[in-house]
Amino acid sequence: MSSVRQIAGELGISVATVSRAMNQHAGVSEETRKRVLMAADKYQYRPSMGRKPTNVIGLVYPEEPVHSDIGDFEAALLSGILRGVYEKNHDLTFISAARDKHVDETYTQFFHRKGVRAIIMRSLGDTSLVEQIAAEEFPILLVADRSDDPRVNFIHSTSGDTSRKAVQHLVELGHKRIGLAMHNVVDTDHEDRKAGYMNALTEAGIAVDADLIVEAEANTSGGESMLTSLLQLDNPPTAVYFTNPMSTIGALHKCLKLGLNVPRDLSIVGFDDSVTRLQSFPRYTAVCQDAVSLGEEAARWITTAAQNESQSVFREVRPTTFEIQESTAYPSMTPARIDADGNLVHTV
Amino acid sequence: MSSVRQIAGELGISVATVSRAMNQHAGVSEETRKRVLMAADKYQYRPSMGRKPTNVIGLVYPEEPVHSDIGDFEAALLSGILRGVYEKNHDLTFISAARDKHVDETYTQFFHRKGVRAIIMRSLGDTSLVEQIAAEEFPILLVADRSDDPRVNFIHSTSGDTSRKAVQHLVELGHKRIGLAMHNVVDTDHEDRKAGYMNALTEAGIAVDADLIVEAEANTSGGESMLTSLLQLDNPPTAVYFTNPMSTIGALHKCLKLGLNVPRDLSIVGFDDSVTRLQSFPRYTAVCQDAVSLGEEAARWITTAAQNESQSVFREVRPTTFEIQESTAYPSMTPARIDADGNLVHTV
DNA sequence: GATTCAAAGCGTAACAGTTTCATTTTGAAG
DNA sequence: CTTCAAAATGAAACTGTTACGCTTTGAATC
Repeated sequence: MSSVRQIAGELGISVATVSRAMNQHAGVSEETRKRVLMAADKYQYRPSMGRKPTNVIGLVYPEEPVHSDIGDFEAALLSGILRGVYEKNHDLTFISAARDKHVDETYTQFFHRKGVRAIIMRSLGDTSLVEQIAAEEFPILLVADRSDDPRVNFIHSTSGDTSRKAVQHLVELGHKRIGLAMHNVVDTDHEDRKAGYMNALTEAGIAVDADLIVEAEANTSGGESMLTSLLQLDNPPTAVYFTNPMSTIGALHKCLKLGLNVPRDLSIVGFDDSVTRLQSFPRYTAVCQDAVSLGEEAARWITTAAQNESQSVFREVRPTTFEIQESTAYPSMTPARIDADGNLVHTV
Repeated sequence: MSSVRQIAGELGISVATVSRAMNQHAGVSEETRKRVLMAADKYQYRPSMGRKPTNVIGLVYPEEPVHSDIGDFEAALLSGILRGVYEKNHDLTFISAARDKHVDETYTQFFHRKGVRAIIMRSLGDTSLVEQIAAEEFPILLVADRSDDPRVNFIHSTSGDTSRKAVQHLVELGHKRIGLAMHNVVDTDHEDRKAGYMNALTEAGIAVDADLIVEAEANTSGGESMLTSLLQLDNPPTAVYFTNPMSTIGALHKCLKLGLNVPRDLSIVGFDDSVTRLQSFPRYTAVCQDAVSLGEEAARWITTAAQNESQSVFREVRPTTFEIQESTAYPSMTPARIDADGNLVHTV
């Protein structure tokens, strides 16, 4: 195995020049650089030590190995993060703290050992890890969640206000019994959506009915089951707000199977992270957040934070938008419900 | 800024011990390790040089920055890769060859500089880059594509045979005019699917009609437009095979909009990378590949290849499966088509 | 109880690459 | 021809790692 010294000796130049040439540093003539690189190739030179790759951002998930498949939101977020990171000439690497961190190591030591300069972190509800890392003053950005800890940087979307607007829209159409179908894992975003729902009802003078609030997993079968249980109520809702894209899709699918016409028999407001609302039948009215640009913005901030040491706390809250599509209309005169046999009936 | 020597001096031990302690190497007592790590934390020690993080697999995409959003297939593949890589105690990092590689550098030099030991590569049709890297004998695995170059390792799914089976299924149901709706970007997988379609028709003694083969982008609007142009033919198909999940979804969506009943008025066979076929209305009959396990297997192989130097060529071809769901049936007696005004009509 | 022996723990010194700073070279302006 | 600044380079100092050898420890064996 060859070393910089051998190559330097071979070419009759100094090790410093070889090192500079290998690392694309300035101060080496183009001709010397080529000679060095060719010699390195010829002697199969492999740096055995060398500076750690710089400009690397770590992406940390709370659980390892990534146990569930990467969903719609995660994929869109990752797209954005990658784009932002590339734009700023950084690389992105997945880090598994759960697997690789030694107990006695501080997080800062761990990340330095892994060769990352800063961290983008996803937290599924539990922000204690982020807070711990932020306390060490290692550059970290929590994405798509928030924390009360004053040291934690985060960027997320608020869907509380837009959720209120969405439910108001239903109220204005004349709906009085409006269901809420939520994710059964509590995080701040879903809390906000629930709060928005409550506020809209309270403002409209409509009492909140606990029966109309259901929870399930954030996937299509969760959506189906939530729709089913809502429609099995004696006094079913005429409109439902699904706070998650996949459950919205599942619910719409279930409606098609039941032969229930959306929006004539039931109005549905959904949630969308990307463009799912436009790819369903019917296209659904939704509270929309742009996960791609959330990721992009996160990457842009963390890359600059990785370079300028002391940065002030960053807390960006991005608005969500409310977009009316084809899944909401005036309430049905004869609200649909599912009877004991699982059949669709219309109440009078 | 402190160094290993300062810490060693402070604790009255040697630099070797400090170095070993910092890198979780054996040969250091637990007590000494703790003292070192605490001192390192106290003096804010940051290794300025140090060994590059080992056990890192690079993920390379042909185009940079990842210009399109990460789609269904890419997300599923990435899930699998991550899981496989984690399982083998490696890390995964995104590498941008287009952006960072210096022209005079060999790929091997470039990857060493980036600190990656092996590469998983996606190629969208053009395999010349993989071949070039494989020629340097750098460990690389092409995933979800293949190459004729005898040095290239690859893992992919064959959908040719299963596509033939899918079209045979339609033939057996009685269909004679069967459309093919393809991705307009040529890669080996889509070539195979087309070949399977052709074979099935030829075997059944049905002449291939070029009018029935259409191409568009692999997304929902591509699916819609392909369906539309097929149904606008004077002699429209009674069944169509869509070789891509998103275009299948787009076509099904378009059918719902047109009021065209699938499978009564038109049979549709689609393609699925994960579980999309079960989340549509109706659930669609599909040629299915498991992108997650493809990624897992890819990660497992490349991690072992990254360690044992000379490995024999690896070429795994995974079967796809054909799954009958609700979108295929006997051909309609009155095939549907779209007239000049864009309305649905039934031919007699 | 003495002996043996292997493993664990640690230090010295050699080694790998990088970077600072001084020196030389180059090239263009005066 | 001189001057001077920028570019290119080298010597030496510096960073972190590792091979190898020494010491200690503790348990098995005689």
